[in-house]
Amino acid sequence: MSKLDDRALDYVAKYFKALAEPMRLKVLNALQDGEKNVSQLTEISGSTQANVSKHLSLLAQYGLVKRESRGTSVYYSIADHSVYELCELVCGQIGNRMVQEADIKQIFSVAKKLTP
Amino acid sequence: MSKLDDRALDYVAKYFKALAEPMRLKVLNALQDGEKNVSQLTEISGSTQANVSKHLSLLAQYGLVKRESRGTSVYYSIADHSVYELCELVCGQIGNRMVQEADIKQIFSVAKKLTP
DNA sequence: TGACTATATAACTATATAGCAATATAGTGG
DNA sequence: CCACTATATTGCTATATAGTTATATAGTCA
Repeated sequence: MSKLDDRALDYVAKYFKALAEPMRLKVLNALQDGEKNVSQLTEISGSTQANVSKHLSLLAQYGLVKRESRGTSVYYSIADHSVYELCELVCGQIGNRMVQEADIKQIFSVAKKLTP
Repeated sequence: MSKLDDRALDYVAKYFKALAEPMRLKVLNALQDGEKNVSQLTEISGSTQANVSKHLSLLAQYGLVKRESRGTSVYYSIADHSVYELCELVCGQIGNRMVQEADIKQIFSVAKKLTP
């Protein structure tokens, strides 16, 4: 494979990596019903402000969220709703695969809330 | 958020993580035109047999590829083609975001080959 | 059986990063 | 200006894992 191919694969891989952390998925999930500031997301996520801020920075870097500062607060919102299509596909796949395991099926039913 | 939610997020995150490595994307890409054995994938990927085998094992664990041993060889194939829908969505998002940067646009045009 | 080939696994190193605590930066209102 | 609040950044530790080399396992054929 050529170098360009490898660079493209790197880029796509990094994008998936941005979605590959539970805390970031939690933040994206929390942003589904509209923009929220860092304090609100810190509260919702149950993590520290520093940690949430770092994750938001990464999500913004990959174009998954938009940043807008108003007053002393910074409000984040979903930049591209196709991220929920991604989650829907993944949940569908997991759901199909786990159809025999009742325990996991229950998890899946909750995961679907990511993509209402 | 409840424990179940967190477990679901963990699960979805792990799934994305399986797609978040260039070498694994390369393998999935190579499997697009049909099943291949480990030797072939080792050749195509330019990595070592041990490394490819490890990645294949992980991909199989997450239900992304199917494993079938025939004779002394083991043949892998795409288990669920919705993985290409995921790549298509990601490539589309990257393409939109990078529309101004000619350099990245070129990468993107190659990345699209992942989802013909 | 033994020699050979294909694949998987184990042990290891190096690297990346999630999370935390402390600090810095920036905006607001007195 | 200062005090206060909100967010970002820095330095750190612990953990996960990609890749390598060496070895183990399993199937085939003489």
